[in-house]
Amino acid sequence: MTTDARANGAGAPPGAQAVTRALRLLHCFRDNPGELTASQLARRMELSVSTAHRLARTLVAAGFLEQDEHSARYRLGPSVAELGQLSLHQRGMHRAVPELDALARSTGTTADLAIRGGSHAVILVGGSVNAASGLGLRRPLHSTALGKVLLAWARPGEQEIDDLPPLRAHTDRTITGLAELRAELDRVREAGYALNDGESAYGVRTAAVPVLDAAGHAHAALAVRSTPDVITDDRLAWFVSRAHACARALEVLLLPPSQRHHATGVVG
Amino acid sequence: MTTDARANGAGAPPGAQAVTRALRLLHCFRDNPGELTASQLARRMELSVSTAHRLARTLVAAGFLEQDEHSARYRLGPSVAELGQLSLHQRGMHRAVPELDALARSTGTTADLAIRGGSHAVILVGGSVNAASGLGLRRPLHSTALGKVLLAWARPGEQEIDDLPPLRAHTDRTITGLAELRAELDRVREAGYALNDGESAYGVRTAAVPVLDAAGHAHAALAVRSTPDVITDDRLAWFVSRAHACARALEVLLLPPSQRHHATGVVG
DNA sequence: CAACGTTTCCCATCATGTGGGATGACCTCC
DNA sequence: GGAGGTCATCCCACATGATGGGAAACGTTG
Repeated sequence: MTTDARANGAGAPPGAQAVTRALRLLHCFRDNPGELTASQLARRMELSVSTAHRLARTLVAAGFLEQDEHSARYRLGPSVAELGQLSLHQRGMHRAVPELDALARSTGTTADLAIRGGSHAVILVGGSVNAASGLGLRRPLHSTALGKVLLAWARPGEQEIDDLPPLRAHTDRTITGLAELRAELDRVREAGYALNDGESAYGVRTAAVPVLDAAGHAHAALAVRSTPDVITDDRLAWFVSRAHACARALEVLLLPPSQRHHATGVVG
Repeated sequence: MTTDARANGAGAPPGAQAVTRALRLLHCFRDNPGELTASQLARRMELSVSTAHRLARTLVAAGFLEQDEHSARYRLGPSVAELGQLSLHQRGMHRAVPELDALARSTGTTADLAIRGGSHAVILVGGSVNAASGLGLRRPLHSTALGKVLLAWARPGEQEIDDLPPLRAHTDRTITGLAELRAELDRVREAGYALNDGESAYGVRTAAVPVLDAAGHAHAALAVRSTPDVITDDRLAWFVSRAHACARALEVLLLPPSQRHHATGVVG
């Protein structure tokens, strides 16, 4: 049944179908208002109810889901939040919070820090004047400033831009052609920053810069976001320079994985 | 490693062995300095190298792990951080951050917010004067103030205290007897707060209060933590009242799951 | 009351994951 | 520089464990 077996390259499960399904099940909660019934899950994943149910139960047993007492609906469990926080710590992301807050406050923008997550930019830390940050959201690569930065300074081994999902248009300014995107990335690399001027939604202007690792690849991307009224053409350079300064600070704070250590404080 | 094998509430693994193993594999990174080789994982899980390797590859494909280019070691991947942030949002936890910061600053303590995660308290949000919070850490239930609160106002359906792992002693003050623990929980319920006075480590004193849901069960636990010099006997009541005030505020902010909605802002 | 849409359990089938072993690359310590 | 160790990675025959159909039990709605 389902998905062809071989095709080793990118799309096919290497050898664990049950696991892949379970993880896809978790990802279902990404696009969703929090709670799902077992049969909703089954439908959404095109699986038999039995299987979806069994997978969900297994995930509950491991704490990756939890089930509401009355409605019997599932939601993301404690283990997810726990491992998420742990992951942020291991990446040193918690050290970025005060920096982002300062950047957001001093520029009057919303500041976001994102990493590459497959074919998306995943916003992990947000500092904001009005706390409306996009924490935990995943954004397209081709239509956001964060994404362009992550593409322009992509790590080797990351998905190439030819393998990206189709470049969907969100506004009439969205870049939808591969050649066009490639040219834009060249421009971004040369300028040292990326701009999103109404390409993901009208009335939003974002500037993003890379947080580079020792090899010169993007460890993360840092963006300041507001409206064209705030980020005007003549003040753009200033916003970019502020972002660059913050990014340089983050390059020190976000040490490469090998140099990190586990912070085991006594808590109670 | 990982305590006893089948620690789910019912008994035997419900019906998905590969999935359970994969999730246990993720949990391996909890107790660990960030990066693990495939064979380390195999040893730690008492599995064949083949299986551990295949599971790890599957997890990488789904973004739950990532593999270092050179060392070939595994670490937690973007999906984990992403879903973690998402989970925090769906629980409304991001709204707790400013409250905790204010509490920590105004009391000069470290403030932590934790939820029940099986047989542990999982610290999800931390506000701190010196940013040394225990974000993402999992703490025992019997030897911490947070844990006592989560036990005292436990939700029905949660693991009973008889089913907890053995009550390990961390100091000579740690409660290690079930009867003793039960009596302590009665005291906690009556007083409305729990205390940890050197029971998890010497020189640490913590007071915790519950964040209750509509049914009167603990949605989360809130703690202020410092040294006995700061949280003195005669100032304890004041700390507790400040924590209670913060907890009441959080009870409004942390809405029950059914009333939450997905915040879909435009980000770029 | 009947007709749904659920969750949950059981079970025969066979696809699926399993671990042993082989290979080659990379160390470090003689 | 060779030897012994560790390591990641791949292959394959086997049987274990995951699969989906079906049915029972439940709650809700018309």
